[in-house]
Amino acid sequence: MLELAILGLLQESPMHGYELRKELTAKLGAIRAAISYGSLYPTLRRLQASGWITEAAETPATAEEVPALTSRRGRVVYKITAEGKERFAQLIAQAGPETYDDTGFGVHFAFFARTDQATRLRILEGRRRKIEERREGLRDVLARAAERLDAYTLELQRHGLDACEREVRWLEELIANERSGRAPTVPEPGTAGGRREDTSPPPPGESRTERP
Amino acid sequence: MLELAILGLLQESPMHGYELRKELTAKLGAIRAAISYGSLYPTLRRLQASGWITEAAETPATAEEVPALTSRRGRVVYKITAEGKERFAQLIAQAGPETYDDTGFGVHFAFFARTDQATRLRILEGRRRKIEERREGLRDVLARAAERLDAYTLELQRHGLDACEREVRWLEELIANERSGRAPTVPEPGTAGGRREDTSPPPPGESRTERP
DNA sequence: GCGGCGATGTATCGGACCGATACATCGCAC
DNA sequence: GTGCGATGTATCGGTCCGATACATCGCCGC
Repeated sequence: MLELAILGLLQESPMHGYELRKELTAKLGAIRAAISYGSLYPTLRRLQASGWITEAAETPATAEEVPALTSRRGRVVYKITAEGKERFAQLIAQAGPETYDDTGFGVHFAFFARTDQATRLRILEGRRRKIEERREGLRDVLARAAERLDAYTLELQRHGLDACEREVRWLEELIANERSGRAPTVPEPGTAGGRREDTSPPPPGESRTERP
Repeated sequence: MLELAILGLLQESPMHGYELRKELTAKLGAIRAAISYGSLYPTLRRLQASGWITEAAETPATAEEVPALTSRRGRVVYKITAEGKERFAQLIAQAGPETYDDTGFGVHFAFFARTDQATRLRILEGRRRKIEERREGLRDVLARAAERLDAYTLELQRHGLDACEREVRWLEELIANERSGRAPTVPEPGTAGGRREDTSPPPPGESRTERP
């Protein structure tokens, strides 16, 4: 999952580790707390070894002013390669079981702007199915094993069930929008009256396909 | 976390691995999908090595009927020890940072019936604080970096923000109930009208202590 | 009666990711 | 001029997961 997220972000622009982590946190903040360096750096190394990314030279110009006072270990900027872009496209399109768990779905969703509509639909429906299963499991427990469980455990189940129902409804909306070819859940008509931008492309971006 | 959950469950009754997993899944179904055997068995081994649990003899009576046809590798029943109970009490009472992440909080909450009120309150408030921080982070991104992000990413943030707000409200309710000495979100109006507040367990039954 | 097959049951292995930790540099406030 | 928080790279041990392997039990169809 980290691999996918990194390739996705580097596709937007080259970055060094620290920056990558910040962007990752901003983009996936709704999903996971913050990526750990203990995952990030080894993954970068792995990606580099596989040839999906390369180290880019830091200091584009105006460098050389302080050439080699200390050994200068500073920032290492990573850049995606052509193979990396291919890899990203492949990862984003293929959906395994891990695509539908909380983290996997979140990462895929975060890059929906770079995903074709058929895949988006497939992923949304797969996720819905998975959440529906979880929901049924919780309902079963609440219906059949309620007397075995204490009030706190039951409350936890209820809260979880509620979250499932809510997410299914959210997904339904997204699926409906997707089928009608509109952007996700039109922001709001009322808020911030002077909202220019009228949701520029029906589905966002997506003109990004191979224009080198 | 697994350690805590296992000790908690074995406190209710001895179990073998498979059963443990099922109970774990029922109790924590709202939190995590299903515990993996790849975590469960090594953890059991670790707990046993530490002396918190022991293997109990299977086949309480009426055994011996089929003594040793095959080498009989069947079920291994685990049982909590006195030290294990102490360990559980210690783990349940002390709250580190991991107590407030999704999984940690869920496990602690699932055993609130075995947790004293002061600790319950402390954990609920710690969790609320953490979710409030996540919420603020999401609001910041939505307010300050909205134009940098595509419509799907924004939708993800909105959904996450909504979930945060909802959970904070849920926690507020639980905290209020806790302070007033009532059980969580009154289960049913029909059950147990006369509620003795100050007596040890205002919450649920919990008469399950030591009945061999 | 017997053959398959799904549920029950124990177990290991490689890999992903986390949390703690270490260490070095930069800018700036005091 | 110095401390200190932000920036920045990196490793290590540990937890947990997913895939896999394998053995037994009960029951159903034939």
